[in-house]
Parts: sequence; C-alpha cells; structure tokens
Amino acid sequence: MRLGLTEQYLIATRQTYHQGLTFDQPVRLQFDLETTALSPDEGRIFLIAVRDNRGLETLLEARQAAQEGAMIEAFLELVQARNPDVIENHFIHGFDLPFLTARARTLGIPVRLGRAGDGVPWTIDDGSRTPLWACPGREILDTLDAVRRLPLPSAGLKAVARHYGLAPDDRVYLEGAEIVQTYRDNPGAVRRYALQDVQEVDALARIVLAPSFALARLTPRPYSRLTRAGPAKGVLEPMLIRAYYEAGRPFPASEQGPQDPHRGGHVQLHAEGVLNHVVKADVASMYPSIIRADGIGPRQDDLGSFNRIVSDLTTQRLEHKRQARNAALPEAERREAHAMQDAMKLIVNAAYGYLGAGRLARLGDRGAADQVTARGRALLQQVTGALEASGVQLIESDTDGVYFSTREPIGEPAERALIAAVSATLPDGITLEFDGRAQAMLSHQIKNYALLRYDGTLDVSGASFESSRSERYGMTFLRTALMAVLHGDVPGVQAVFLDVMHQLATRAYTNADVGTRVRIGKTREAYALTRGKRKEAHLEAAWQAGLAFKVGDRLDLYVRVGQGLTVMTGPEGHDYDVKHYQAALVQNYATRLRKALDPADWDQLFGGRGPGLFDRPVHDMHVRWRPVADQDSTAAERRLL
DNA sequence: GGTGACCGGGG
DNA sequence: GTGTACGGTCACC
Repeated sequence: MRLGLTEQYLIATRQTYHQGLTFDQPVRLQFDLETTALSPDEGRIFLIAVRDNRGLETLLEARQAAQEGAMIEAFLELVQARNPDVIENHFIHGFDLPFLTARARTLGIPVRLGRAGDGVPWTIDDGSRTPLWACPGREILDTLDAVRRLPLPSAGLKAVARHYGLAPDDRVYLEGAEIVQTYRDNPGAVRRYALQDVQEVDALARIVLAPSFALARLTPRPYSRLTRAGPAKGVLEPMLIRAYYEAGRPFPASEQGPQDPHRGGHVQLHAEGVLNHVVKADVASMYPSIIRADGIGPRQDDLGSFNRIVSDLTTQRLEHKRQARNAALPEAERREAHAMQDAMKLIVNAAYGYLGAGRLARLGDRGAADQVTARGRALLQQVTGALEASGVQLIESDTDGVYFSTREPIGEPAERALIAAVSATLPDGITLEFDGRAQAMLSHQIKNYALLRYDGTLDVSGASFESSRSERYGMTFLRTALMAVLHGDVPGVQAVFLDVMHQLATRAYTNADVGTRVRIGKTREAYALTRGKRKEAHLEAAWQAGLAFKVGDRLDLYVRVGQGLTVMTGPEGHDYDVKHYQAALVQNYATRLRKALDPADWDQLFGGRGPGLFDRPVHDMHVRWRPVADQDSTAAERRLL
C-alpha cells in the first residue's frame, strides 16, 4: 500500500486541512500567462495577470523579448511578497506552470515559487496524462480538474464562466491565435482580457473548489490532491487507514478468493404510454441507510471502522443539512454547512461502491456489497408492493425510487400522506420520501421518459429524448408533439406533424433549421492523403466545398437536394432534400411517440399513406397507456446480456 | 465493421 | 459501482 508523505504526516499528527478555516481565510492567488505560442519551445510569455483575495490586481508585461526574464523575476518576487497559501488557475497543471518553469529554465532564472527550501516546484506523476505540480508550502489548485467532473458540454474557462453566470457583460473574448496580434494593435484589449481571466478563475474557484475544500477537513489528504481523488480509493480509504493507525493495528489485507459477480439494484418498467397524476417517491440515501441500519461492513474490518465512518458521517450530515437550511444563520455559514453535507454525502455514497470494488479496495467485500443490494431490492419490492396495495398504478421502479400514477387527482398533500404511510411500514432508519410530481408522464422505456410538470414545463430524460441528433426542426417537432401527447391531444400531435411536413415540403425552413454541426478531426492536407483509400462523409463534404479545414473546425452540414451531404454555404438557403428530411422526421423523431398511441393510430398518423378508406377520425384517437408484462431484471443481469 | 488510441484544456 | 473522467473521433486492420 502506498500513502503519500503528506498523508502519512497528517495521519501521524492527527490533523487534516482547513480545520476552522473558511474558503477565503487562506490567501488565494490567481495568475494567468499570455504567451506567443502554446509551447514554451516556440513562444514566450509577454504578459502575466495576477490577483489575490486580499485586494491585489495587477499586470506584468514584457513588450520586448529581452524583458521576459525581468518580468518572470518580478512575478516570482510578487508571489513571495503576497505569500499565498493557495495558487489557482484554469489548467495551471497543464499550461501555466509547465510553461513558466520551462521559460525560466531557458532564461536561467531559479523558480522560487514556494515558501521553503529553494521553493522550486516539481511534478508528481499521479498516473494521469497531466502530472500535478506542487511546491513547498503552497497548495496548487486547478479549476479545470474540478470542472472536469461536472457534466458540462465544454470544460473551457470561458464556457464554464458563462454557464455559471460569472462572465461580466463587458467580457473580452479573443481567439488564442489572435492574441499576439491584438496585443500589438490594441494592448488594452489583451490587458482587460487577461484580468478578466483571473477574475473569472477566482469566481469559478469559489464554486467548483468548495467541495474539495470541504473534503479536506474530513480525510487526511492535501487539499490540492482532492480535485482529482476518487471518492472511494482517494477519500474513504485514507480514512479507514487512519482508523487502523490510530488503533495501533495493521491495516487488513484485501480479500482473496473468487468474487462472484454480484447483483445490483432492481429495475422494472410497469407501464408504458401516457399516464396522468404522476408522483415520484424514493428511499432517502438508500445504500448508506442500509449499511447503517443493518450494521453492514467488510468482514476483514475487525475494528468496524467502515460502518462507524458511514454511520458517523450520516449522523453529522443531518446536522449540517439542518444548519444549511437554518434561515437564522448568516449566508456564509449556511454555504459552509451545505458544502460539508455535500462532502459527507459523497463519502457515504462511495461506501457501497467501495465494498463491491475489486482487489484494489483493501477493505472491499463482495459479500457485504451483495447484502446491501439484496436488502435494497427487498426494500424496493416492499415499497412497490405497499403502493400497489394502496391502489396506485406503478410506472417505473429503479433501485431506490418509483414513479406511479394515482389514477385520479388527489392533490400533493394526499400524495405526500400516501408516501408517509408507506414509509411508516419500513424498518427503522429507512425512509421513503416524496421526490416530485407531474401532471403527466410519457413512459417510453426504462429510464426514458418525458414529464409534464404542473407549472407547464417539460422535463425529458434518457437518450431517446436527448439524442445527440439535434436538427432544429426535429427537436422543435419533438418538444411540441410531446407537449400535445402529454396533454392527451392527438389532433394536436397530428397538426404539428403535418405542419412540419408541410414546412419541409414548401421549403419554409432554412438550411440552418435542418442542418447539423460537426467537428472536423483532421486537416485538409491530412485528408488528402487518405481520401483515395477511404472517404469520410463530412470531410468529403468539406473537401468538395474546397475548404481549407483544420482540426477542431466546426462545419455546418445538410443534405442538399440531389447532392447528398453538403457544406452549408447559405444558412438562409432552402435547397435541402425534402424527401430526406421528411423521412428523418418519422424515423428519428415520431418513433419516440410510439408508446403513446395505438399502433394502428401511429401508422395512420405517421405511416406516410394518404387518407385511407379505413382511417379513423383523428378526433376519435386518444393517447393510451398499458401495463407491461413482468420482465424484471437487475442492473447487473442486464449488463451480462 | 470492430477495436484501440487519442483527445479535451491552454496562447 | 476502484483506479482520474467519459464520450466522441479516427486510424488501422
């Protein structure tokens, strides 16, 4: 087993980071380099923006190459003078620190960045593609590391800042390649740009680094390691090791022997189609609650530290949750409490996964993990059984939660009362909670559904409705049609379908409405070499258009009448292939409505036949739902198929 | 057509 | 269900 020196020191001295410290009590310094190239071999630094949370905000500049060394020295002196505890930037590990140290080495400048010794930063190979940088006495935090764990479309600073509403109205946006020229023509723009970068990093850090800052109070690891640490191996296991160290006992060896694949949660579709008066209920923190209620832990854990950690954190978390909700407390205190309860949640949720993990988890125990999931399946059956006995129609149950329809409108208080009544039948320490409601639900497949909320908004979930195909005309159709279906309005579905088909036929849409955007993965020159051997549809389109494309370029493509896939030169044009897009509307979008209608009705509406002798009047059609035959399976079993 | 590697991010 | 991610793209067979 390998534990870093800092981790060993923290355990041996019974310390963790940040005891009694709030996020802005440490001195936090942000710096950002502007360079003439992405590689320190090909370019140099010409500007450094620096700020800290004690009021510093400044720029260092080297207009001529000869001034770069003096600027770097001034920067290092500034860092020593401000004496930060934490140094932050976006991609600091992958860009700013490698670039700065490489330039300093070339210029013969010692990089005194840290507090002790020679202060020179070094890299730690943590197995990832970008090594970590560390320097004595200061924590180096990369907001990119924290952002990468979040489900955001882009992890870039500008995009993430906009996502969180942190970008100022007068934000300067410059393409990387144009920064040098802009600096010559309009240095003020680059100065504003660089200052806004460090300001955004500061604001972003407060949001995305807060979870790691809170975790550092709980586990004996340095703050700077926690943005990359996995919750099980990286956070929970050091706590287990600490428990054994403090008891003066050796840390148990991992379990050997055959490990049967174990069953996961129970998943079942009970009904498909459109149902009204929908309620969602779930078992609160199900797996941690089971671990605590049943006293489950790995059998090699003689000290019972696993169960005690989960139990203690669960108890403490309730207190922090209470504080986070306490309106009498100051805002800052409530935010801290919220961050702490989130950190505790992360650890207790990792506990079950750690049990079921393979040999790398020293206190993993497949048998104990099986106990947890078996109990979870039994609990879910108990919940669905009790709900069914109360007369509701089940729709979908998954691991720890269930959607059901009350059939008749009974109102939210009665819905909550129903859930509370079922909860009262569950064992001590296990509670069923109300988790939302909707006027209607289109149940399409397991984990694929659309909800019409009571405020009229549409929530969709699952790949069927959030597909990466996203032609504007198709997504507009799907949203409108889902709304109609959820309102039980079949004529409305037909109306929007006929409308979109008509708009296509009359070329009322623009090419931009039907086209898609793709990213290019090679240059024109590179494609020229392989084109003879193998054609790639979207590159071929760019080739035919005579474009000088390169990696990362975005291309708008559409199917042009008589030409196939083509680069969109006129987004406002109307020369798209009508037949192609009409077929795509049925194939890619209307099929998502199948479960809402009788098959014959679906065929009549979307089948492409003209009006027929045996057609039903659309006004006689209704949305429908039907129970699904019991074909239950578990997550683990489905994975084996 | 399936599979493995490579990438994001930064100027 | 751990370990840095995780989904998309491309080269190669």
